[in-house]
Amino acid sequence: MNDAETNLARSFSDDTHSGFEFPELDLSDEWMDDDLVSAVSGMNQSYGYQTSDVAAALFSGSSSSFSHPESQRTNASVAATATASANNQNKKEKKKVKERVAFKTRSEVEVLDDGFKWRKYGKKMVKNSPHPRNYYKCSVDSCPVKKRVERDRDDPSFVITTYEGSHNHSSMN
DNA sequence: CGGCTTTGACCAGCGC
DNA sequence: GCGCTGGTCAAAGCCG
Repeated sequence: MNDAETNLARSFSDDTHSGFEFPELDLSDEWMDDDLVSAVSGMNQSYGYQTSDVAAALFSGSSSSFSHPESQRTNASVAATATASANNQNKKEKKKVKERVAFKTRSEVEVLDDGFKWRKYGKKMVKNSPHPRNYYKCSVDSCPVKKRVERDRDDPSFVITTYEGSHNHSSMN
């Protein structure tokens, strides 16, 4: 386990789960079954998010190559995992798990500007967290990308963002 | 007036 | 089969 993974594991270890999982995101098996493409540690934080960098890197499928020079001086812990699961019916082929990317950012606000425009379509209280989870869709027509955003259960200063799918267009900046 | 958020309802999957 | 939980829909309201 590299530093990022260790960090991640520590961050997400939970009383109901042990190990490297995202208990609050219901990402357990399928998430881990697939290849853990990458765990990225380090990224700008505060409110000048450079999330677009991460997002772009991840969406382009080269998450493992994400290494921003700036990310050296970081205080945010960002972990990313991409699940490209087209066909892993080796196990039990759950649902259509597309491409999922989750990362945890230290931020006060949950709507990080990642270069895309999002339309909120739902909000839910989740069981293991006192904080609601918000659901967003990319507002670009015919773009299937969704994301959900929630705060870390025991460290509300962190925001967990999970992207699902990949954009069929470039960012709208 | 158009686009977005809000919010409750609805639905589907899963475990018991 | 039932209840719980997570995910989505859609009507209504808000805001620029």
